[in-house]
Amino acid sequence: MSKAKSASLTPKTLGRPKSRRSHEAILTAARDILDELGSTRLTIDGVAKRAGVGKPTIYRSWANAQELGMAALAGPLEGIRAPTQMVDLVRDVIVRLNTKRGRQMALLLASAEPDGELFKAFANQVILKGRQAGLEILTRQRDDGLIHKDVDLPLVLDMIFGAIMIRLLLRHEPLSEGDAAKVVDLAMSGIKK
Amino acid sequence: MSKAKSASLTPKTLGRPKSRRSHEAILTAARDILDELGSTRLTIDGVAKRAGVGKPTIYRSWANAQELGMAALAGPLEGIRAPTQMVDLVRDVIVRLNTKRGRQMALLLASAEPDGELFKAFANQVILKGRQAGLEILTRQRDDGLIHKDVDLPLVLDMIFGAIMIRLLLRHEPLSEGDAAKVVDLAMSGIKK
Amino acid sequence: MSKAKSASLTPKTLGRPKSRRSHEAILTAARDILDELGSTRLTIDGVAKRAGVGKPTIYRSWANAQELGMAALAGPLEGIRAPTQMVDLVRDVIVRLNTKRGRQMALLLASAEPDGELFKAFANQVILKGRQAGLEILTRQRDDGLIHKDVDLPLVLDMIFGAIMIRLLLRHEPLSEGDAAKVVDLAMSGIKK
Amino acid sequence: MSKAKSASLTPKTLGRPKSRRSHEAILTAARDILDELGSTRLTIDGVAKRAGVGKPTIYRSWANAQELGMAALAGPLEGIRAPTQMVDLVRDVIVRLNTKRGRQMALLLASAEPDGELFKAFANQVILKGRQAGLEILTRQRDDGLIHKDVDLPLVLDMIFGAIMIRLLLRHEPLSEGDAAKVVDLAMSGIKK
DNA sequence: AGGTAAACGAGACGGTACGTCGCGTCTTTCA
DNA sequence: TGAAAGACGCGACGTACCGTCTCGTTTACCT
Repeated sequence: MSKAKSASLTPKTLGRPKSRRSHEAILTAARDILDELGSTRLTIDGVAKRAGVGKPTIYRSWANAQELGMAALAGPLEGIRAPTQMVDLVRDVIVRLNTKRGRQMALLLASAEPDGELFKAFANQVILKGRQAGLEILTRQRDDGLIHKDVDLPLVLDMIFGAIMIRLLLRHEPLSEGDAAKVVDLAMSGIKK
Repeated sequence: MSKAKSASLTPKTLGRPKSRRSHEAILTAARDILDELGSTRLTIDGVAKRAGVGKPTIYRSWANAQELGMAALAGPLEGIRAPTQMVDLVRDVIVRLNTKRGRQMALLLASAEPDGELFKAFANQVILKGRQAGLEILTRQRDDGLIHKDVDLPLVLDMIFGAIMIRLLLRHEPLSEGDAAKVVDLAMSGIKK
Repeated sequence: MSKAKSASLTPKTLGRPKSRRSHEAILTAARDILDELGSTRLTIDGVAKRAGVGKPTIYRSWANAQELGMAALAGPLEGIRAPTQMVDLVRDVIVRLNTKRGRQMALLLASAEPDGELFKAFANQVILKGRQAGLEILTRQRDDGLIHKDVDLPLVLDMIFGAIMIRLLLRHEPLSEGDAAKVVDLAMSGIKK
Repeated sequence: MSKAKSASLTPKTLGRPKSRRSHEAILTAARDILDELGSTRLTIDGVAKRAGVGKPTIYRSWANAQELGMAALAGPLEGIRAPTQMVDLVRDVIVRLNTKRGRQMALLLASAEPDGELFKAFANQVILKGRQAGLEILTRQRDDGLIHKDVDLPLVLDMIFGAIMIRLLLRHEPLSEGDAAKVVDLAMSGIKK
């Protein structure tokens, strides 16, 4: 079971409500530390000191440093809608990941404990959500007869999103918006009827 | 330059040589811990105790737990030769990564500090070495006129190896030997003349 | 200024107060180790383990093993009041130093870093405090005309307390309560009018 | 039993002889470290590095850092002969201890393990040898009828040498050559017939 | 208006692991 | 065969964070 907490600011109203000021100071401090020192240096002690906040105040909302880091970076990848064209989706994902926060998220993902709940949840948010949207597009296209029937669609999607991920994580080659069209073209040319 | 230590057992012969017994006891202990407890629980203290060795003896050869872990797992990915057929290369990579050690390496890679020397060195060993071999194959085929001239070969390779990597790291889908042919077929069908 | 920590349990009440239980467990463990193993074997690791306490808890109150040892032994030498008779003072000092703790303090003093704050503070507590009380007695007696005017009183005191100290540290001869009268007689016979 | 070794430079001539160069480099390095860093920082590792010498070469001649330190400082207190006058003896001791090396010896004594062989040997060399010489003088004087018969001579000597020692170790007052006459006068005035 | 309940800052707690220093011993090769 | 070099097992060092726990204080809501 996940220990993840809701981080909601108003559970039921009884007693003193959580301080919005502190909440945001914590998230800001976490982002600053990620910016300046990297994900390995994101510690609860450090965030508490920087935010001028007690540690329990942090633990009241997040279970550990990774969850806090994830929350601090959340946002840029929210609201990926499924466009009707594959290329639009891929371009959208690349653009979102190519922001500063997007890159930090990828790094945080890479440094998260790979067996943990968080890793999976985060991976889902960062990569798999887009992949799932892509799967729906391709499935529709196959149903419409635009794509060969016996193609392993999940594998195609892993090639597309794997290409994005490998460049994001290993950074041996730059990842640019223009790659969206190229990678989709390459993938489609092999599977189009 | 890297601060990484060589861990070589006989640098030039001066003074007492490093003990082969200790060296191997350390690596064995590290592998055992990785097996039983996972990469998060790989600590220098733990390895020292298990190997019956002093901590300084470990630090004399490796700078930290990740480097030690990497060294402990090294081997299965060595010696990837460049076959003439792309599918053979990809199958080779998948087979090697699909061993227990291969998966442990991927996990270790994922938990390494993403900006560090180690991450890059390891990424290079795990993924990029295969990718480079593939690049040579495809370049030769293009020179032989078997592939369209204006194809972005690095991108093709990132699609192939990205597909492997994404399945290895995120584990949303299994990675099997049979995927080698499929992924190469998909990639080639789009770029073959 | 000294870097020494105060080890006071209630500085001003902010945050969780120091645990009296832990504090006393630490001091007791330190005393036990000094008793059983001697000052050389007084280590922070050992005290922490024996007291069932984390090392940082010890370092929060004392800067190193010597300071802890000093604190553990403090007490028997406190409260030396200045009697009106020199012999009473000297006997008091000898009696206090001749306890088990008193001897341990002398040993600890001898093993402290001789240039450090601690050495001086401890020396002051162990020896010089008594010497100072004696100086007041002798000064009063001189003012009363009982002692020759031109006597080097500090030197007289160093002879008296030096005799105590040399026996305590070098232990070539025993130090007994009866020596108080003898040493004072010897000193006074040379300076009385 | 003491592990102290002879430190002789020419045992019997068999195989390669001990290097006089190394021997002196070690002692010089030890003295330099005592000068610059103090007795607590006198380590075998440090001396070996500074002297450009292997550690075993040091251990071949001295059992540990304290013995080495003692050897490095030895000399100034050697050759205390027993003069016929007490004041000459005391002045001699003070002069010898008031050199730089003399003070270092006192500090080394103070930081030595108080139960060890070394402490006793060193104490003997630094303080007790002089005290013993004094005991002979006073005994002779008593035999000659110059001193009261029932005086506790060892105590008198501890007062004299204790005064020297307390000033040397605690350094609350300076110790000067002129104190020799004063301290002897004080002591003698109480015991002379 | 008063009581009460929760969140607040501060910071100490028992732990685990870190990476380093120094010990005194050992095992090499070189001279 | 002694010296240099340096690795060895060991034990302790002092520090960083962990996640939890007490404090006294503050800020709401709910009588």
